[in-house]
Order: sequence, then C-alpha cells, then structure tokens
Amino acid sequence: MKDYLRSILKDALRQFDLPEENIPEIQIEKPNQPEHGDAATNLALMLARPLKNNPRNIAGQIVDALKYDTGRVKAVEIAGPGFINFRYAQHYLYDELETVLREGASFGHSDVYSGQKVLIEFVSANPTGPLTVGHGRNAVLGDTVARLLEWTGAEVDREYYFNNAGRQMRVLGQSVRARYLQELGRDAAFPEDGYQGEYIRDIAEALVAEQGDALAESEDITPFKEKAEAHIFEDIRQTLNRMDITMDSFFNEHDLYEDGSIEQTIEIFRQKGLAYEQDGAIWFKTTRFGKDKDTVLVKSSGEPTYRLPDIAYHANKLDRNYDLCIDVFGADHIDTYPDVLSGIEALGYDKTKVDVIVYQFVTIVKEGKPYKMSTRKANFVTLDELMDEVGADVTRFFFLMRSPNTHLEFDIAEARQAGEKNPVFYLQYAHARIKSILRKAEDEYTLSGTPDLTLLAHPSETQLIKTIIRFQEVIQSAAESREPHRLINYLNDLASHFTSFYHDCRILGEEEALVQARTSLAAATAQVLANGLGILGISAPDRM
RNA sequence: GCGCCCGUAGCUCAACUGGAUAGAGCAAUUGCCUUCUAAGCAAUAGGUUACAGGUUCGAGUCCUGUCGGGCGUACCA
Repeated sequence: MKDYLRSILKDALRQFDLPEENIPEIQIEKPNQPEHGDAATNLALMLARPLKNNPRNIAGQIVDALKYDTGRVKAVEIAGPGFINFRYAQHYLYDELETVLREGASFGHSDVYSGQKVLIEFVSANPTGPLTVGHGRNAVLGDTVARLLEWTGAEVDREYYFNNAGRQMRVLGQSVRARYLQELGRDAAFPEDGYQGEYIRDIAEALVAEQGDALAESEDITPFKEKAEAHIFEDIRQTLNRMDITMDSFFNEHDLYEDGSIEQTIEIFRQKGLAYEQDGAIWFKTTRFGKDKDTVLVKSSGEPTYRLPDIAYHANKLDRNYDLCIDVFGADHIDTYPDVLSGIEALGYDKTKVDVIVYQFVTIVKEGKPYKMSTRKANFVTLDELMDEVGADVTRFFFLMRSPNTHLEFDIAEARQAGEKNPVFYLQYAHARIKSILRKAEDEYTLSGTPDLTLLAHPSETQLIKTIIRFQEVIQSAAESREPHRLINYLNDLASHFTSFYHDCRILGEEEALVQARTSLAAATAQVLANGLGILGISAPDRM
C-alpha cells in the first residue's frame, strides 16, 4: 500500500516541474490519531521551501492532480499544516485479509533483502565457562535479527567466533589441572586468578573418570585445556539449543594465523604506511582515521592484540562474498569497532558492508535488588539457570522486549509470574484463546466455501484487520533497523485489538455466514501471532 | 580529562528515525465472570520528555552547553 501511495504521489508531483534533486523521498506513515486516517504524508510540508509556497496550497495542488483507485483508497484529505491523509477503502481491507488467509504460515515474508548474503556473527564467547545472562541478550538478539532478515528475503549464515589460545585459556587449563589433582587427593595450588566455577570440578571429575591419574605427573596443561574446551563448547551448544539457536559455523581465530592472513594484514598496512614499529611493538596509525592515539597491533612480546585478528577476521568474512556482515556485541566492546572499520577500509574493503548491533548491559534484579556478576568469581547467573527459573520463551521475550540501546533490567520475580505482570503470556494467551474458539467452531459448525468477509464491518473488526495487514511492513522495519522489539510492540498491539474485538463481537452463536467470517478473522489473527512469535523464537501454544 | 550510550508517568520502557493531542505494562482507584479461556475487558488518575539555549513551518528526536547515570579509555580478551 505504501508503495502504491508513493507511486501515485510521484505522478501527481510531475506538475511542479521540479529538478530531480529537489524531489524529496516520499514518506508515508501511520498517523498517531485515528481520525487522521490510515496513512499520511508530509510531502507538501517538505516541498514548501523549494516551491516557495504555502504547504496547504501545495497539498491542494497535489490532491487535485492525484489519481487513485477507489477500490483501495476511499478518501484523501488535507489536514493541519498541510498533511495529506488517506483513508483505506473497506474493500482493500477485505482483499488484504484474504491474502493473509491464503498465505498462512508464510504471510509476512517480503523480498527487500532478497539476493543478499548476510553473515551474522554473535555470541562469540570464548570457551572459558558457561554462557551468562549477558551472552543471552547477545544470542537472542543475533538469532532474532537473523530470523527477521530471513523473513525479508536474505540468505543468512550464523557464525560463532572464538579464540581458544592465549592467556584466558591457559588459566582455564591450569584451573582444571588444579581441580584434577585435588580430585586425586594430591596437593595442588589453585591459580590465583583461576576460574572458580563449579563446572571446573565437573570437568576435572570427568577427566579422572576417563584417565585416572595418568595425567598427574605431567606439567603439560594441554590435555586439560582441550578437555575443558570440548566440555564447555558442548554446554554452550546445548544452552543455545534450548533457546532454539543453531550456529551454521564456528570460526577459530587460530585459523587466521595458520593461513597467514595475520601476517598479510600487517604487511599490507606496512606497505600503505599505516603500520610502524616503536618500542618493539607494531602500531596501527589509527590517528589517520581520526583517533587521538595510535593502536598497538602486535605487542613487544610478539603476541598480537585482539584488534589485529579482528581486522583480519572481518576481511576474511568479506572475502567469503557476503553482502552484509553484522556483528553483535556488548557496550564494553564498542571501542574496537571503529578500529576494525578503519582496518578493513585500509585493506581496500567496503566498510559499509559491516554493520554492528551494540547492546547495553543486562542487570538481573532478584528480590528487588540488582545482582552483580563476574565470570571469574563464578557469582554470575548462567543462562541455563535463568531458563530453569523462567523458561526459554520468557527468556527470549525479555531479552527482546527492549531496544538494544537501553540497559535491560531483567526482573526474575516479574518474569516468573505466569500471567498478570508477565507480558509474554499475553501474546500466547491470545493465541491459545483463538485456537480454543476455532476448535469449538469446528465441533459446532460445518463451515465450507469462501467466507463473506464483507460482513466484517464493526469498528473493532475493521481495526483488527488494519492491524493484521501491517505485519509485513513491521517485519521490514524491525529487520532494517535491527530492532526486534518493534515486532513485540506490534504483536502486543495486535493481541490487544483482538481482545477488544473478542469482547465487542461474538464469534460463535451468530448466524452461520457471520460465524464463518469472524472465525476467518480470528484464524488470520492467530496466524499472524504465530508467525510473529515464530520470528521471535517463542512458542505459540494451542492451549494454556 | 577524552570517546560511545542513556536521562520520557511512582517503577520498567515505547514513540514508525524531524510530524498533528508523547503512549503501553506494572503499581493505585473503580466497574465487568450462569454466555466463545477474567492469564481478560472498560474507565479514572498519573508528564514543564533532566536543565538552559539554538536550528525550522514543526523538536522527546538534530546542534551547543550544564547536571546526572552506564560502559570504555592497557603492549588484557
């Protein structure tokens, strides 16, 4: 519909003989006030300046020249300072509703991203411990954006990037070794900054069970590291699985050293005069890209900092021919992002192909108090624990209900309550309720043939239809802005319009043609709820 | 100090990327179950959008400054 309005408006603009650069992008939006119609454009207001005319006059000229299909648009009005408001024809609503019923489970798909290959990298937690609540927000956001992009036509791959070398992993191996020796009843000093979590003991126990004391005499921590990594990755996979997240690939940072791309990156920087040596370290001239200070790429110890592999990794992604690479990371990593962009730009890649979703931190609120977390000290809340408490559906929902850009307060008490305070149940309940009605309708009626949708004329019915048919454009805007919470807001709106319809209009017990029309409307609502919840990765139960 | 994010109802957050009268949930008050699921509906109350300027037809949204909060600001990842 928006496209249609844009096209007829564009035709109406021809009369002004405007040079190309003065024609603004035509914005169509849904007015806040229902009495302002179903769609509106501020076109005349935007043209006031270039045309040096009063916006209301311009609006008048546009409307006079406007040729529209009365099957779709019932009325066009000028209002306020010069808005042009459109009202949809009832017939158009019925046509669209029919489309919903016809397309069913695939209703809402579009092709705005079709032909695009997208790589979304998320979670990317190093295998040093179980996933925490913070990783949870990352995981759910990444996966949901992936689903949104798939619904808008993109071909999406999900990738998990990790580093199993370096100090963190060394400490992990030492921690496991210490627990292993303790398990065997030997004296072993636990590393000062070691990982104290219970899971370390589990790994140690598993090693004792498999190997006995065969590893006790060796100083080599490699077997401990390897065992820990395998064990932890298995846990992570299972945790993700509980939330219905499956990765397409795991990318090991180490491969970038193996295939020489780390060396190659430095070499190119050197050739371009963007890297230099000082105090035994290699520096990247980030000052060239507007930073205050240059950045170290390789420490004097010979070990690269994480920025170098990050840059090489992004180059690697782009080499794999993705049209768009999205990274999901927490606010604490925000500083590396500009460096990575500068890096790949320096390597000659198109940096607009890299996009980032930054999310703010999660605070767990337990018994009205915020809960402080640290992985090292093991006083974190793991994602699994959280899901044990509130379930996977609620977990996903809470992570998605707010804009990534704001701090998220996850109130366990609130999330635990089934119903009342808990917003996810509102949506599931609406779905279950419709399914219940439809089951009853099946028992009591034998409905066949095509429903006469024109019987749906009650204001609540009209409102509900208008909401249903917005679904596709909501998905698009959520996908484009990478903001899943828009879809949640919409689904709340939808459920709320359904319940007012449910209270205003009886579905069963009316005459048969009306029953048929109303069950169709209810079925369409349930379908959109199910499709929407599916994108969010949340179940849509038939009964509650 | 510098960089990024944020400041909206008592609390947690929206506001379609600059549009018309700033909206939901929770908490508070009130009414609605012999009738399709009351995990619901209807209504009342709650606001100088932190503050001060600026940009323009129009600002919660953009710019400048001030105050307040979060995260960075290592040759840690």
